[in-house]
Amino acid sequence: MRLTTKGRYAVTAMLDLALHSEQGPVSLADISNRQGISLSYLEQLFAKLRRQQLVSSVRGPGGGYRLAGELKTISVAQVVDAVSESLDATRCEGKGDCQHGEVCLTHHLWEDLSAQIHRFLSDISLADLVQRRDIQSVRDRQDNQQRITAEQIACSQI
Amino acid sequence: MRLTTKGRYAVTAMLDLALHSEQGPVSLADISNRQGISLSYLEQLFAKLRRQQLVSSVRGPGGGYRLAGELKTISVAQVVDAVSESLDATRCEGKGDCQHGEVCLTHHLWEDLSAQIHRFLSDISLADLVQRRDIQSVRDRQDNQQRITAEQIACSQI
DNA sequence: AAATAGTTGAGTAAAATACTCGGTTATAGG
DNA sequence: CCTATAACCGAGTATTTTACTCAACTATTT
Repeated sequence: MRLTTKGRYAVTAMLDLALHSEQGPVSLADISNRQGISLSYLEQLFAKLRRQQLVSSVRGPGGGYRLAGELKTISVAQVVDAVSESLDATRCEGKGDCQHGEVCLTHHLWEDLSAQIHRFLSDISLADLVQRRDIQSVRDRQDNQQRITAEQIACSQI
Repeated sequence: MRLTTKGRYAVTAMLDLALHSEQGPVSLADISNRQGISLSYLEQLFAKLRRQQLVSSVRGPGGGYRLAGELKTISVAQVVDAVSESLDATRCEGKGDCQHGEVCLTHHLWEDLSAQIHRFLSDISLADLVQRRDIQSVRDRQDNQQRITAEQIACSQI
């Protein structure tokens, strides 16, 4: 399990989806505006999330993405794994062929750590995140900002 | 705390140092041979490790690096932190200015995770690693391979 | 028919990673 | 003093990943 900003983007986007999916599917354009992630990048991330069946899509006007399952059945670990495709060739990542076809010195240490991180993130579901107070306050701020921006755009177009 | 192969290289090198520091300082050339890490890359890593006072250096013939402290006082977390210089601009890494000067949705989540990983790696000292059975077996294999290679070189030069 | 929004692919700039190269300085041993 | 060793230092570079742009196409709604 690799931990980069890519996985963080994916979790942030999925959480935004969870927070706004009450009134139908959520478009990537909305997520892009709220979370400050580029639309095209989101498209790439969601292509992977869809392939892993974490989200389902609705095409056409009013369309967007929906969570494929219950909030509490989707873990942060699943989301990170979906976009990380960590079967890469980085030494000590897959099988133990780190050094001349044998395990390297710290192979098992990193295996332990990986398991630890995975366990931590597997225990956190989107449902858990949605209930966090710090996330709710950020959500409120973002929703207000969005409303203000939308009004400003509306005003400037008169 | 970021977790990349860079930190893994550093921990592997420090562990090699720990395993071979009984008979005086260990040269980077030796570590490079045993662990398959390029010499110049090791130089860069050890420059940082020295700046963080995790190792001390001895110049000249027979010189090399020594651990600056006791085995059990050096944690894996310290080593990873020394080479990671993670005061980078990656969103949600330093202060909470992830999005328009405010914290982003998952800021606190990643803070929690970071603390978790840091705690895990802080509890593991080089002394702990040296005692691990899996590491001792890899060490034996590597030491033997090195001896064989050294003999082959000696033979080929006759 | 037109607008919306997902889907796909190719290409690209910036950053991080993992090096290489070419030197210098300090020091031990002859 | 000379020479070999090995740390030190800075610049440069190939590869990969990240994060993103652009352009087209398809499905669906109104």
